[in-house]
Amino acid sequence: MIFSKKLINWYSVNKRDLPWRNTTNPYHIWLSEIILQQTQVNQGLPFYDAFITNFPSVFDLAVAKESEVLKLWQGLGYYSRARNLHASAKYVANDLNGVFPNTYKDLLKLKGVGDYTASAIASFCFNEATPVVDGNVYRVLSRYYGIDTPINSSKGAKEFKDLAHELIDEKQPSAFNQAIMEFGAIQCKPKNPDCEVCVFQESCFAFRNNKIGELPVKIKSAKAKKKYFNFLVFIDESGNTILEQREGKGIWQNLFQFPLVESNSNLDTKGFETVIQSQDLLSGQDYSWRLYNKEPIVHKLSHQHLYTNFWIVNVKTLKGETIPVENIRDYAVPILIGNFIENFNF
DNA sequence: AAATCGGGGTT
DNA sequence: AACCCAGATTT
Repeated sequence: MIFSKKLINWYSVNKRDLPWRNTTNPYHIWLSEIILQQTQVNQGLPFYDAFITNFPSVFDLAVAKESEVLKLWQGLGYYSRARNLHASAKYVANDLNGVFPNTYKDLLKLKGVGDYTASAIASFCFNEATPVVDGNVYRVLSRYYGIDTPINSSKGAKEFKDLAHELIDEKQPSAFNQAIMEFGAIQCKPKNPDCEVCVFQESCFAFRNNKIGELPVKIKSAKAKKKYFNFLVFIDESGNTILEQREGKGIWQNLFQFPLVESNSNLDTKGFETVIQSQDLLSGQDYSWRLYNKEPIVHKLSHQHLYTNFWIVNVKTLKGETIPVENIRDYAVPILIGNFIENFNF
């Protein structure tokens, strides 16, 4: 039996029942695909439900404030997805009268929609035979065909995309694309794949040659750099604190945080005294401070390991823009801050 | 081509 | 600790 036929048969028996599989509404499919970028199904599911509930149509999303969208996205990570999602919703609602682009080529014009996502929407919603190549597809194809080109190289991207294009069932591209991803996600897993019950066992290169553990090949990325973050949690006698909105290019763009001082190493008491005395918003006032955490809280991101201290600083009055602590949960914050807020007794 | 952008889960 | 996830964008 040919590859696609066998795969789709496997899918019809083994597929999970997921909410975005019961619709071809491009708004819903688009939402699900953005949420699922570099995100496992179980992590994305509650966010998908929340977005459908809060923004039932692309118009509802378009008229929302970015702050609302970011708040709903809080905890999911890769926040440019939320900003691009919002910008694209405005584009579809305002420039396209709410009608979603219906071809791969036009879908690519949406911010945050790249090759994978355009292919997914075009095939799932509009039956266009555009192959999806996500992490699952790389793994399935590299093992089955014994391809050792690094999947995260330009050469690999083209090679696997071309192969997927040859394999796709032109008459049912949606089923083929979803099937190959689902097969990679729940059977041809990265570790301990279920080869003993695999319908491709006799014809799989990696299984026949005992190379399951060596495929796919991936170029290793650089190790994460250490950073030292000191958040200044100011509290005045009226129960106000200070949150600032992050700007610029780095992580957590447009999210809120306590005033941040980055240091070159973990600050001790003496080091913090130097920092706090340079805070001009204290301007001569009496203050007292304590370190919330005994050891730095290590927050691991893909490219940075953040060694974090929360310094609690009590003062009589705060100058500048303050917020009442009871409103602090209205702001979109990185989960590192969110966890602190949940655990700290303001 | 390489770096950046999160957070959670598995091994 | 290393690796992975329904990747996209910037450098």
